[in-house]
Amino acid sequence: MRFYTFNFNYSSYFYSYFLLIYYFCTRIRFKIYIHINSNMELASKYNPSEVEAKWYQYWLDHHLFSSKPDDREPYTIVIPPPNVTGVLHMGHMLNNTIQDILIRRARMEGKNACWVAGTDHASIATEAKVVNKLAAEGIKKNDLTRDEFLKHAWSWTDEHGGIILKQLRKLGASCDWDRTAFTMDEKRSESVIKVFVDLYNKGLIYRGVRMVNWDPKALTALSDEEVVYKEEHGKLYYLKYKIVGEDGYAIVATTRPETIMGDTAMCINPNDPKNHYLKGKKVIVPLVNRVIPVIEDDYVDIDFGTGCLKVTPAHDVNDYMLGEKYNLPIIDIFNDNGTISKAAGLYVGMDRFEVRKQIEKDLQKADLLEKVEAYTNKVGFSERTDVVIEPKLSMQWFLKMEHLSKIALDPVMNDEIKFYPPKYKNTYRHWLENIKDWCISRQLWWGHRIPAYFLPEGGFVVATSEEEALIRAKEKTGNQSLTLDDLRQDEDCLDTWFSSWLWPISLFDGINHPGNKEINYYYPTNVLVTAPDIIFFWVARMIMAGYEYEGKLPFKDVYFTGIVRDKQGRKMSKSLGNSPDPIDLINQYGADGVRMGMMLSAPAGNDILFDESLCEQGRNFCNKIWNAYRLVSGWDIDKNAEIPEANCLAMSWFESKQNEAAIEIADLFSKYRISEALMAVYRLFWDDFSAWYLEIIKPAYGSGIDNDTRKSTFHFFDVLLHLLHPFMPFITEEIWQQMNPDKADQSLMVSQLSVGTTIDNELLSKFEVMKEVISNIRSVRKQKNIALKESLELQIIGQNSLNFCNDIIIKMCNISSITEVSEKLPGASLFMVGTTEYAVPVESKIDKVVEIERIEVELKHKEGFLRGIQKKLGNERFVNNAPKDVLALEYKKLADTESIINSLKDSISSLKKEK
RNA sequence: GGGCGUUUAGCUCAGCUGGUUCAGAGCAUCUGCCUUACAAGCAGAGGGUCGGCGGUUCGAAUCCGUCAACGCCCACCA
Repeated sequence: MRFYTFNFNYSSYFYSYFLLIYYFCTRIRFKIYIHINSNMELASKYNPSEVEAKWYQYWLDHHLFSSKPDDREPYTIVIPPPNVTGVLHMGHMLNNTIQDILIRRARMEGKNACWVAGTDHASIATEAKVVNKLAAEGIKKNDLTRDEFLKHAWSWTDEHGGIILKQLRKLGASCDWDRTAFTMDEKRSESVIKVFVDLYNKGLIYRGVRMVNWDPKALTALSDEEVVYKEEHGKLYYLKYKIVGEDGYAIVATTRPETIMGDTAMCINPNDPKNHYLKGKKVIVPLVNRVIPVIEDDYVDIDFGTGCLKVTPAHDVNDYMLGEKYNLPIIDIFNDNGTISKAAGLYVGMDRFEVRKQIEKDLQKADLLEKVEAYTNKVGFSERTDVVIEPKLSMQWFLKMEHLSKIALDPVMNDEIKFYPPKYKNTYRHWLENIKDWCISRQLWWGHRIPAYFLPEGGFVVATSEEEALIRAKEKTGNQSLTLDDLRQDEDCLDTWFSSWLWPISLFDGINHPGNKEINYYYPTNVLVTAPDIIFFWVARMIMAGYEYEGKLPFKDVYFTGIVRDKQGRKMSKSLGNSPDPIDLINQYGADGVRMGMMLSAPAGNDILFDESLCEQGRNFCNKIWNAYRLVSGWDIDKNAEIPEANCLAMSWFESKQNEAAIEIADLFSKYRISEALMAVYRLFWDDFSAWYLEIIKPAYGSGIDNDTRKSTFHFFDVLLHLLHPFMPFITEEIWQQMNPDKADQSLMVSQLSVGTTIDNELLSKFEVMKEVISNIRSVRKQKNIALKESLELQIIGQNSLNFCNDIIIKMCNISSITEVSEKLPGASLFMVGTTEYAVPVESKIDKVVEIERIEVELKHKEGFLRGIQKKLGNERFVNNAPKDVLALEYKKLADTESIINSLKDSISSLKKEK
């Protein structure tokens, strides 16, 4: 211990300041001196930053993360690949902490644990980033050739790619980095193309013009899953369509007046009496002045608006359906970027939302706008670019889903693949049962280019390579003089998820080399840990691909994590700016602390409300572990010392306690109740080990410890480190290494978790009684303000059933002696009445009247309880209907309660006698 | 509009096939303590009509019905 001294310039100003500070320091007991070194040579605060980098490097250097097929049982997890150019956010943090816990636990259970890392090329997201970056440099994507653009994209990827994987290392992720894959690397690309060709050959992939979700910013089609619907407060416009040859108007309500240029019909419900007068008529589109027919279809909702629907087949899915049914012309009034096209005739070149504002004014001017109402409806936005989706007719590639959804449904419904929590089974089923064909083509360059090659005379062939395509082309056309130059590969690339859905297979190269050693060994993987928002994008599709290409499930279990939210329940996101930087948190609390903070409130499937104070709790726990280690590591062995009785008892108690906890923890792990497992370890370490076991066995200051106690304690600590390691890998490794100087080049992370099975239940419950007694004695001390320093004499009135732990009580409560007496002797400082579970220690100087009152309250409560039991047992229907064991229990309760009541009554009379 | 889920202590959540491991845990709070491992700590204490109502049952936090609040997913009502 060292004191810091300060030199002050005693000017009056500073001096008064000093006094003030001094005053506060004393008030809040701020320690002006700090510990530099204890006599144990370890700082009293655990310092994670020093430790973490060291051990991560050690694990890497010793190749402890890497896995190869061998005789052991495999345990495989494939990482949900983060976007290659992304940075770590709280969702990753949660998700990867869970995976690391599971994989480390499996590794310590002796399994061949393999956690495969990798990144996703994230077609649309990455392309958008590259386009933005180029735009900032004044380069337009359109001015570049495909190859030039891809060059930029690759250099962007090389620059930013892998940052996130580096960040995962700070978290302690024990991925086999040698296996790190990328959805666009050679093997994965080859797999994707092979699968495309295969599905095409099976007739599951087709090309056609369909109404798709068009992203006018990214200029590409999207799948239905990439559209997010948000509530928008807009307007409902009532437009006047003049009836041809009459004076009247038909009124149409629409949210999108700008689409009138694409109107090719008006539709009413044939059963709508109020619009009967429109039957067979023609109307004039406002401003455009096009004459369109009034058609009838019961699709139209009579009660919405006026019951008249404007039909714009090019820009609405339902209108398109009507257009097909009634053979209406299709006028596409939008360019790809959402501006008005020439076909519209009006407002050409203007943005769609500008036109909406303008057309409102123009309609008003022309007196063709009946009224405008406020209206709230759901509008689809692009998940990636956040612009309003435009339904658009275009030529795209689709994957038929009927067969694939069929093979993916049953395994989940019958729990061949288990969902945690199971509530997502419903969601899953609903989606699969209503699935539509998957639009897999994207008008993007960053991705797997569709392996279709167009022929000069029309038509196309699909092949895994240009060479193969040429052969196919020659076959198909009979034209042997075709060359590669005659073939034109489709410009589109594939949806990102078309590569992700193969992930568990392609990581082990199962598509390119079916039945290879790796895929046979590692597949199916054990568990997928992912967020529920990609259940359709990814989970369902992996299951499809798993059955289609490996003939079996891709993973046995799916653990759905919650979504990380802030304290107000808002989803943590970059745009809201409410997400702490995980790396900052790690720097502040240590990786172990943050991991624990995440896990403390992360039950499966429930959203987690992240609160930084949880990391603080994690950090505090690290410190607790650290200090427990400081204690035991500082012990000197006293060779002559015998094992104290108290230690024997504590040791056999803790052994049972630890075994019991270990079994519970294993059970919780098997159910993926990871935060509960952590809590169980936490309590075992903090309450049982530190607060009870260590306090009982720790030798008095200055004295050594007997060899046996020390040995057992180190053993217990070792088991605790094993239990803790999956959650807190760094601090446990640090301590384990310090405790095992003889095990050079070894590591806790690969050492086996072995737990005993002995559980002495009788001892456990006796110990609980003892704890209660000790707690009661402390309570008396507290109530009576008797400092622990003051040694007390304890008299037991009647038989002392806690004889077996006298030593412990003496030590923990600073008791000078325990004597058994028939009635209270004068001079005792403390006595106890009753000697069973209900022992109550009473300090001699206290007010007996108060104590009697206290016991009487309890007596009353017990008597009420007794009446309840008696009433129950007096009820014939209960006695006749209740199962035997319940009945027996009830009788036991009766007997126990009666005995307690007697004991309480004795206490009262003995107190009264005393008075 | 359809479907699913949640509601238990101030906060976050356990509580399985109804019955003493049923009213729990952690955190927070309050009160003492700088007690030679740890003030990032120790010891003690106080918090709940299990969302409301009704039903089934000898017995309900637990099963059923209903209402309310919140959340999520899906859906083509302009």
